Amino acid sequence: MSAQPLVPSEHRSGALLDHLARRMRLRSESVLAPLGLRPRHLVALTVLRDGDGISQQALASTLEMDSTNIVGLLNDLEAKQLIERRRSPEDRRRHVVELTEDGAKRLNEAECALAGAENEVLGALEPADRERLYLLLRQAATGTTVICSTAIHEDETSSDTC
Amino acid sequence: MSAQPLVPSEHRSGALLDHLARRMRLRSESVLAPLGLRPRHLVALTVLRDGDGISQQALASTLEMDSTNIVGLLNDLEAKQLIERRRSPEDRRRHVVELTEDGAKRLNEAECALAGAENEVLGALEPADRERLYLLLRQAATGTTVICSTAIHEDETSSDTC
DNA sequence: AGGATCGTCTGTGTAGCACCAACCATTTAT
DNA sequence: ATAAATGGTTGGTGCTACACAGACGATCCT
Repeated sequence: MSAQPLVPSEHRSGALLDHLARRMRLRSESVLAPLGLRPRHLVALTVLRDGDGISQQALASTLEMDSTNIVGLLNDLEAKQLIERRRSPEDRRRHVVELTEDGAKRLNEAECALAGAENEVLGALEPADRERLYLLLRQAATGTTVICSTAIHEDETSSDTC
Repeated sequence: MSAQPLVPSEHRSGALLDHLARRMRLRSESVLAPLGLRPRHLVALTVLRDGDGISQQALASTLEMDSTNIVGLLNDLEAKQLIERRRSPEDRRRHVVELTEDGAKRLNEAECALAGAENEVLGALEPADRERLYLLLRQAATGTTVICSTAIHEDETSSDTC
């Protein structure tokens, strides 16, 4: 076995993403349980926070989930009053999904609660790198560059008992 | 531990990680199918490439999977001759798992094949940012800092593959 | 009026995975 | 030497997430 990597590996993030997401999800489950949330609820809420007031169809496509399964997901969230469905004025077939205040608050609480989990999973990264990672992930997820000032502004409003 | 960050940034990456991993996995499945692989196989192979010659138990703990399920996973991989199980000389109960040459090759092929999927999911990031993301993810996953010179070296030579 | 679309409900099937129990080979402790 | 612990394997059970399909009401667009 000659140790001669003449063909070095491609730098694909897929598997790493998968791996880290799994590790994070495993921890998240137990942390989120007391809040009555599951990891996928959090994903939905996060998406809703970024693009508020979107149709269920749009949500389904962002989440890349079957729309029939979105229904159940939103039912959960609505039962807990974390989101609201209201009919669109333009097209009354459509439901516009919005984060309620409770929803935003709960999301924030959840994120705070996840600090420990993130520490475990992202322990090898120093705070600055974690923030860098966050910004990259967010940009990839939303397709928009996050301007620093915006991020700082968001910081103020969300300063809870973290 | 009561260390409170001066800037209470609840920039939690968990949900984003989850979301992007899912999007990537959905695309990966179809791309990987012709190669006889599934996303989780790729995760295992990736881990194996980094820490070669580890016991199944160690693998189970890195992957954070139940060791009974690792068996099946490795059976798949071994049947395709992408990995080898050989008994450890020090402790003959142990199986040392190693990537075969075929395995390394296949992993590389798979990563090349995933270029398209990654383009779709990480489209909002320019190449330099993708590399940055990769390095951060890798550091988080392996716990080791990837030295830049190494990364750059790998970069040059890897362009001939894809 | 007729057809398409959005959301809802119900049901079916499959995959990933945790968990349990039993078992063999081997190592370590008594 | 015997007992106990450990690494791996096999088989089974059950849960959850999810895709997919069919049917329905409401609404929009011709």
